[in-house]
Amino acid sequence: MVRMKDIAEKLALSQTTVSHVLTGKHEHYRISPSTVERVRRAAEELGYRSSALARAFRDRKSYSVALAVEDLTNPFWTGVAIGAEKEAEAQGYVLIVSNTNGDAERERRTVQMLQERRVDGMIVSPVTVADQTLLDLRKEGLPFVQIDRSIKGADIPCVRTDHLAGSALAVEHLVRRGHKEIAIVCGPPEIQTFQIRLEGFRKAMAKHGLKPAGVEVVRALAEPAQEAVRGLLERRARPTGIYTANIWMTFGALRAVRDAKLAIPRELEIVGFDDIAVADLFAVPVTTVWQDVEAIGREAFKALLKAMKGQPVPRETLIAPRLKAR
Amino acid sequence: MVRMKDIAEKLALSQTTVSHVLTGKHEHYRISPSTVERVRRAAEELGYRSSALARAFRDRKSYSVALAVEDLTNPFWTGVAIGAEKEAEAQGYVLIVSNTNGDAERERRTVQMLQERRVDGMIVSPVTVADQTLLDLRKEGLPFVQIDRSIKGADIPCVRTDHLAGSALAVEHLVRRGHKEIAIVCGPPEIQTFQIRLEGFRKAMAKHGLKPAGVEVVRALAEPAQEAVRGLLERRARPTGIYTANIWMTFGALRAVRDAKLAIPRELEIVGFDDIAVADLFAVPVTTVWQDVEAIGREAFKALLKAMKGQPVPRETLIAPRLKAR
DNA sequence: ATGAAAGCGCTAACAA
DNA sequence: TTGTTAGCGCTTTCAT
Repeated sequence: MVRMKDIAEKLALSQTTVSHVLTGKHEHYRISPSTVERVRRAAEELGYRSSALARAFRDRKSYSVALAVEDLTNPFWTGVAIGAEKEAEAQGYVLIVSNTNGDAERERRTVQMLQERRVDGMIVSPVTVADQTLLDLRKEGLPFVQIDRSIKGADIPCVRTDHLAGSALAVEHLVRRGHKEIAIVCGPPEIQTFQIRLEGFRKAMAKHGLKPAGVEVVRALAEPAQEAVRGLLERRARPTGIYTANIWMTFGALRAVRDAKLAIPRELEIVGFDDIAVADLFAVPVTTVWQDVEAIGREAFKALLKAMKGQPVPRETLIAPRLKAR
Repeated sequence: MVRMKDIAEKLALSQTTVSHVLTGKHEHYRISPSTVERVRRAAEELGYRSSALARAFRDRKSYSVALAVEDLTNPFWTGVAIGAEKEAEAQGYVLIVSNTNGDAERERRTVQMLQERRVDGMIVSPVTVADQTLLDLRKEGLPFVQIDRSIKGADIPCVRTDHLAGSALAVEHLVRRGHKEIAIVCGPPEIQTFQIRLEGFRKAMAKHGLKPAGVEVVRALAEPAQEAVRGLLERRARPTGIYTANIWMTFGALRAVRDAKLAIPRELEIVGFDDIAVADLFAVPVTTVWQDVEAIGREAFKALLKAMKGQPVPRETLIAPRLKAR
């Protein structure tokens, strides 16, 4: 690898002068135009590539940030990654994407590894509302922002969809279509996301003077949701509207509905959190609560950037969801 | 940040000794057990985190590799990223994921940036069969492997699905179901992926003594494919089997078919390259050619690791696809 | 069994 | 207008 030193030797200059030129500070140091030219040409000829690694080491700043996602298979996280990466790149940062799998132990190891890598900051999703790793991380002083949900009791910035509003959109849609018997299939409350979505459901129902026709709390995956919905549909008084609190559970619900062979949407309607790109191709129509996933990624990075600069960051940045009725 | 020096000073030892202990070389250097203990305890107490950045700088090796993907929105690339990240992590590397968007200019900038970051190697997908950026990269000597497709005329390792076999699976499936009028909707031949998939289609058709009922070459996106399929279905002698060469085109085809209101699968059957996780929920059934995306990512990293160690790497690593009939 | 010193590539403070 | 020097945190070679 060609270094500044090599260029300096070739031109019988000092490494400093080469640095001045190559970092564009020749104005300030009043390097002669001819020298500037010679340095530039030599750099070009030798194929010089500055070492961001050396610079990072010197500056004690790596210009890299990490995004720890739970599951890249989920379009939500993919979208967040895309948004964050775009913004990071625009600001001269690289994004290191890591998987936590929603597993506390993996998260701990990942965070540790990233700290050793000296990332300048992290964007993470707490595994639970009592995430110890993040509490520790905060003590160490590494800037980070939370995404999609928060841990409890700590004043750490979070960028997320307005889950409460999202639930309201879902309920209002069903109510508007004339449903009164509405059930929810939701994930575990240890994850704040689901806590709020459930709360939003309850509030919106109450607002319309309705009682939940069912509250199924399951692991936030397709199969448990399918099971739960099958159960709901077997009841003598079965709900006519079902709200599923994330994409996997929506898939599960749709499978249950398909298997029940109901007349859709006359006998049953489904609304799910998380948009589905190909919902228009589904046999069973489904209305979705769309999240601006790229905006979440973008805003998370922006918030992190502020935090890294020591600027104040709002405790919560809420991104508005939208209903995609079908 | 706590450094070895801080530990050394606290214990009135030399930094060297601390290093010997913390890197686990105390056996070799015969550091006394009591010192080992003291160092370890102090490191723990002070919250020492070794700086992978400093080490990378010193070793001129960053233990990071880059994966440049075209579009993280595509489950293919997501799966590859997951596979590559898993393997990289297992080997002590971090994966930097970047977007090229299939754009030559972006690819150039991305590669340049990653070189400056001193990644130890890259996994990339050539933008076209004549990708100049990769040709240049090769001259510079940075180890890299190609994924999904190759540039022409250069002896650079590539890990990909056996596209030829995939096309054969698709055609054979349609033939087995009794179709004789089979058309293909394919992406541009500048991308080797599509070149081979088309070739595979032609060969498989010929093997069964069939002539293509249509060869539509379009941009590899949903809308152009939808257009193309609409055209195919308007023909007096319309095909009864359609093979779409990637996921987006499959979506387009399915929309065209849905709009044409044909009796499926009696009047028409579709087979698409790339699996669709929720195909079972589709109104129009579709058979898919499944790729082992995680294996591709894994194998790509393994190949890269070999290349980085200077070991020989096979020119091509082909991963077998599988048919998911529906 | 432990330590001193050099050096990885770069930038900034300070000379000249 | 250009150069000298020091130092970022770590590992290794060579002493002691």
